[in-house]
Amino acid sequence: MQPARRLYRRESEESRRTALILATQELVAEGGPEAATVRAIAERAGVTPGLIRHYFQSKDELSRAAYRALMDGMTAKGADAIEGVGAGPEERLAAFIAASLRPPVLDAGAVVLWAGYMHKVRSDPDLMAVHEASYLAYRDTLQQLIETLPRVVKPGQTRVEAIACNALIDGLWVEGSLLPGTFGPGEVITIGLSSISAILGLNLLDHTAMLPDFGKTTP
Amino acid sequence: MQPARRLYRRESEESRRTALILATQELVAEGGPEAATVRAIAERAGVTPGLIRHYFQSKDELSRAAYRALMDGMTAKGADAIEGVGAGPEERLAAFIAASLRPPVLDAGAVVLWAGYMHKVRSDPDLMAVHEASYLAYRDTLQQLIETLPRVVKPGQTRVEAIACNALIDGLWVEGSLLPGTFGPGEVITIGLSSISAILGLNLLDHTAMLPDFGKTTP
DNA sequence: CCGACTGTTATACGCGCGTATAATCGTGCG
DNA sequence: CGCACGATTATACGCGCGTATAACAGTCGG
Repeated sequence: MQPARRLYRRESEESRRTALILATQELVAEGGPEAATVRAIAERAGVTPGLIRHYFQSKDELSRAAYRALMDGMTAKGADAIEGVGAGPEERLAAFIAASLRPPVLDAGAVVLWAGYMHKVRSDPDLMAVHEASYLAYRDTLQQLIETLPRVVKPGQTRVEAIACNALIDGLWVEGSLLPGTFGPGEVITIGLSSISAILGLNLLDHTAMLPDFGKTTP
Repeated sequence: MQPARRLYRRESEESRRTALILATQELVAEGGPEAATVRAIAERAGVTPGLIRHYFQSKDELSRAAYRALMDGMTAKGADAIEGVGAGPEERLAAFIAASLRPPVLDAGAVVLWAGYMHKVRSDPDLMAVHEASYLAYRDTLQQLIETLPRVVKPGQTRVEAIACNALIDGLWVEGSLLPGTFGPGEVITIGLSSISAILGLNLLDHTAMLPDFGKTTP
């Protein structure tokens, strides 16, 4: 007697692709790149391995799509953070910074996922372009927020400041995600805001009244 | 007729172990974790695959050793940088920072290597301990350098400052290594020194006369 | 309601992986 | 000088990988 053939439902191309991409991201985040095999991805997405090749020319193409989705998602979350907030320049900048240093952006899985793709980014010009575009877009948003601040600046100053603030946020993002027990709740945000305040010569901690999950941990 | 058996020389346990560890690091740096197979490692180290199991219980143990060596090497380079420099607190701090933002520490291979081990660090308590110790050692050196600066500080202030400076250096290290074309020569060091100056409330750029490969790019 | 289209599953292939173990030979010691 | 020890090589095994392809079945227009 033959075992019953697996039942299935047809679904849209988009939902299949996103399910496969999501499964890939989850597996890389949990177990590193080598855990994201076609069989594991298919199982997580609720399909059989062969279907991956129906929607992606190769596993590598699926990997690239997953990386693109990761980067797009992270920049989108940054843009969201300054969407629903007031018009004050300091307030908007503080909200943008805080959003990058709080879950779901501040997350060990996200860091592992990002790190897992790093060598592919270096070796694949296509992914390198995605990385560079994403990095520069984030930095550019940061720079525009900085330029709206009520200050007098020298030419070229805001570019350097944006690079520094970006690096500071990146570093806090990595260490805050990897060693969460080393910092108190909200401490990473506080450190980010105070340090960037020092770099820019202002005080962002006075503009955090509206931030979620914040206030109880600030002095 | 049989092909000739490969000739070989006996070598010390230490030289074999370091050769295997170095080969592993190089391969991960060049092609990511999946490029460091036992066969590729053995070839790079000039031995046959079986020998790996003679010196390491498993490939995983070799991987752990390679990660430990990476972290030890990076902290050692930081310590070296403040070894041969003068006694001025600002000068020593500036030398320490600059050393982390210049080759061989600022290097794409090093970043890819570091990133390639990230998920193992998360899942292996032994490696997590190595990471945490290495991170805290670096941060502690930074904090001690900051505490010798001629300033009046509030209690707990230097810890927060060390965390921020560490994060800033980490972020500049990653982006400066991954996108070297985006920054001018020495610009990463300049940005690091000026930003940390702002965080600490002093001017480190006046204490960089002795730094190698520096001076021509500062304003 | 039925047939064709195609999304989906099932199965197989070859390769390279980490590992295990036996054969070999360089070398230091008596 | 020779012999025994063990560092090193050689070979093989089984598994899981990515991929290719044929068989099947859900679905939709007529």
